[in-house]
Amino acid sequence: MLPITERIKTGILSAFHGLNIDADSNLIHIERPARPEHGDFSSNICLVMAKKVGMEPRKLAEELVAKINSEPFPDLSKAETAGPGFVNFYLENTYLYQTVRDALILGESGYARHTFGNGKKVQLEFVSANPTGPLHVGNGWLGSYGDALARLLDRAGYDVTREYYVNDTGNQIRMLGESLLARKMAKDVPEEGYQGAYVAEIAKEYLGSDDILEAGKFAASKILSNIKATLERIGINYDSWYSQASIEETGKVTETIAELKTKDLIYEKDGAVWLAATRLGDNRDRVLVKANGDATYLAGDLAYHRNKFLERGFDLVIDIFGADHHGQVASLKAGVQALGVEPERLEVLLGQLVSLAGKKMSKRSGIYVKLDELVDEVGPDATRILSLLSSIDQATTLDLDLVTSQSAENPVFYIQYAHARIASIKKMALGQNLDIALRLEEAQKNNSHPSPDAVELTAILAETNFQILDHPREIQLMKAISLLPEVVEQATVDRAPHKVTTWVRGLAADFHGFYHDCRVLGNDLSPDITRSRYCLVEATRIALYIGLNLLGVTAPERM
RNA sequence: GCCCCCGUAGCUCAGUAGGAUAGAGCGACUGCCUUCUAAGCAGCAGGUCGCAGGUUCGAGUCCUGCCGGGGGCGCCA
Repeated sequence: MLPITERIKTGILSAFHGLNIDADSNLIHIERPARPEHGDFSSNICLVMAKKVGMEPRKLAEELVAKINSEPFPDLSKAETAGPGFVNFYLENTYLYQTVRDALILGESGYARHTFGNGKKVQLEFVSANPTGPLHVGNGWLGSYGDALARLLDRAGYDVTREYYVNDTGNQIRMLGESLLARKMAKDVPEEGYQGAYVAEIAKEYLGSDDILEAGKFAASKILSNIKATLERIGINYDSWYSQASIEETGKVTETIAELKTKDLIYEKDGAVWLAATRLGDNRDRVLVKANGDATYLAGDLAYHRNKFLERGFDLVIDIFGADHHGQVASLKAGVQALGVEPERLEVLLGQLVSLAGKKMSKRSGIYVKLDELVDEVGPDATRILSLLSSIDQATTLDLDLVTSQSAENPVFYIQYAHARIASIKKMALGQNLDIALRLEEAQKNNSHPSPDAVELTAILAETNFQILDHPREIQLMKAISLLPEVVEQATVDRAPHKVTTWVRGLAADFHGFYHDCRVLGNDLSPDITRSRYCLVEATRIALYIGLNLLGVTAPERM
């Protein structure tokens, strides 16, 4: 059966059809009213259509409602007009029972999974911090964001590749090498060099020559492996680590510039080679080759993006940068377009910066909090959720002391606690050899996505009397579960994983309320109520697990 | 000067494609553990949605201007 919102849409469309009114289904927006007296769902379609049809919205709504009520679609209780011309829909709870069945049959892997990604190859590049020092919390913020977005895209049916662009060449590596050698020889680290103690630590292990580049590459690779370890601590695993040096060494930069030359977008001035970026929407032209013959960062970045699009064939590339890289977006887009790539295939998402008690975080100034420190203090799950609470358009001011002292109040525990409580019910039910628990467990084991053998599950659920679930807590919980597929879709297209966080907090709240008021196990309860509540609880667990997993947070069995 | 993001409760933030009486958490105060985990539940208090116009049947949401905060506009990366 179609999702309920689709059924409502279809119901509206066919009612309009019955009234001989031509309605565009794209205009029909189904929403969930904030107030229960406005029904389970509502639509403003008559307010939108009134002018076009030449009728008072209220009048139009009345005719539409009469039509809908005369031929109700499945699960509809009644439609009503309200306010200036809203159509409110009141549904039978049966649509919620279907949600519980869906969640149980489709399971963790299948529920709230979408196919609109159509297997498109999408690459997400994120963090990509220079391997010249440890990651700071700002990197962690965008790391959690990028990884959560990758998980969402994957669930939406995209073919996702996570990539880290390793900036292992250029001045900074020389500077790193100089800093390392200075430490090695117990001399002063150059003014512009890397002063951090970690360089001294690496220097102890360095047995190579006095060559600056060799020393720099050694240090960079050491630092990179630390970066990798830090990211793994918070559940971020890349599919690929792409070396900038490899692009230069294989001559891809010169190749890219040559290609741009054939498009007549290159000129020379003041001894440098320029890209006529202005002609492609940038606010100034950009240098690709400096007067001294070195390629600029942009030249390398264009070669890299040429590789992403034209050599590796990604359909969509999403670059996630900190807002401090805003200045390079227009030139990158211009360059990519110059290479013949449709502009909509490159999406650059900017995350506003994380600052520290009002101060800017930077490796150079030495004012920053290491991501590892934060993870040490509050743990991986709390670290991840902290950055996924709000939109990346929101700049964050981090107060480490406050975060640490309040770590027990981190919202992640509230959510995880709900999962742990469910696990506890489940464990007890299995311990008591509760029939429904045992049978569900067994049937789920044999029910694997994407080719579910749902026969047994369907049979179990058919024997379950869901009609008995009508407590307000139960209703609210089922509504929350039913929302997940839409939340996943919306969070994906909006590139907004924090919407999953908002939802999962709500689900946890609804579960805690249910848990408080509705017991699942106990001798004083009828087998019917235990059975149907157990199914509801299990559906909740599945939805919670999916939400937590999308955020990259663990779903503990006990706390 | 130009470009991007933000301004919602004391604090940190949600607020769907413009919808009906703006929501959470933390903090303050008050109740609730003989029963599946009290890391929980319930109640109470807290708001001219930065300001001023505009569009609309309807604006926290869209447009314009201003104020305030953050970031950017290199032959740095």
